[in-house]
Amino acid sequence: MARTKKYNEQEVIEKAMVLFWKNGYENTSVRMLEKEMGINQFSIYASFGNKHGVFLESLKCYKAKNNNMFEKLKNGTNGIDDIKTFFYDSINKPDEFGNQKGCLLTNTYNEFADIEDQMIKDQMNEFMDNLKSIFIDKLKTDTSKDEETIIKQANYLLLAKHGLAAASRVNNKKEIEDYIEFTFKNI
Amino acid sequence: MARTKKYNEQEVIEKAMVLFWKNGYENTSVRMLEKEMGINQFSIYASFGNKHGVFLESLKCYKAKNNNMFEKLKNGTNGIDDIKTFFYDSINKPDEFGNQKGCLLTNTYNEFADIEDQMIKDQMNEFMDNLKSIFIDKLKTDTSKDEETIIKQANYLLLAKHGLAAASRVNNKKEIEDYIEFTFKNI
DNA sequence: TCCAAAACTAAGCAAATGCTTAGCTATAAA
DNA sequence: TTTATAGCTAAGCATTTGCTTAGTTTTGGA
Repeated sequence: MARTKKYNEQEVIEKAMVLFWKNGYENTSVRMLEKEMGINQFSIYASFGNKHGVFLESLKCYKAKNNNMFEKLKNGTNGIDDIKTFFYDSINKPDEFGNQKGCLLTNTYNEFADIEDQMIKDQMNEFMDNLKSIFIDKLKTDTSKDEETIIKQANYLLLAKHGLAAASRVNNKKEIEDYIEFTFKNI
Repeated sequence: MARTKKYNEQEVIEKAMVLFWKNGYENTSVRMLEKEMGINQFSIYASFGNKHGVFLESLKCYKAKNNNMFEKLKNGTNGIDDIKTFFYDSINKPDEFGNQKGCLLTNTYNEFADIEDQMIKDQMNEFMDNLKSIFIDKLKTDTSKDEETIIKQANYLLLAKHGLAAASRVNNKKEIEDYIEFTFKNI
């Protein structure tokens, strides 16, 4: 054995995540990561392989940080109202990482929309499929709806959530709240 | 006087526009523009000043190309149904420039969301304000609605259009059509 | 106490970025 | 036909990119 690391990998990844969240993947350079994470490039590459590796870990970190919101959604007992609450929660995140705009996952989904990157796509699909099946479960609480309606409504809500995350980068709170209210009027 | 230009500025800007549409601003390099536009870097800088200038002209070109869709929207006489048709039109653009995903303006809106760039912001605001006032005119066709409802619905539709453009980069046609149908269900 | 090995520092690599320039070519006007 | 001048070519500029490496420092276990 020899020296021990001076930094904690989890801690520095959180800082990387904030940077990626703010600037996106392409517009975050390794020099910027170096500064923000507070460790030398050598250490970044030793711990995470390459820039892409840092990004993947940042995505995982983001998911973990937001997990409580999903747990709350899953554990709710008010069907569609839980989804609405989830929409509101997602735009009222605690700003423990500064006032970041939008959702890192949705930003990533957009940035990598036409880039072939299986590892990123896997992360995105896992997230989307998971969210969709939660929506479906919630919608099924209303037993009067048939299967087809439920699928259509789940698709609708998934796109609405995507649009919401996109819009939250540029629109103000009032516009966004109006949007959520109308979104659920249509269900 | 001396030599005349070998290229037509309008023609080469259309080609630049396609590139920016496909890759975004930051991920389009001047070397790529050079290749796609078919002219030397010197000519690009002589005609448009810098990369930013090429981009601004590309935005204007995109707007002009899509102008007929807006004219159709404005000239329609079916109120809210015109807006719905406009939503469908916007995802069924003729693929005269290849199968580009999403909307160049919305992509730009997102890419420049937290970048201070007045010229870009001006272009975006002009577009958004214009669209919003068209929506308001259309909604006013229904004289039973009060002013506040109209403003709220216009905001809602503007966000929905933004979300639609974002989603159209990653979702399939059926999901998108489901989304449009639900969007107009209770308006 | 000592030393192998992991962690660190800082310099440096090739490639790509936006942009410029020196020098040549074509052509509208005299 | 001549010539001034705008257009063009291709090389090159400084800076930034992701990543590597030579050399130094630290430290757990013998």
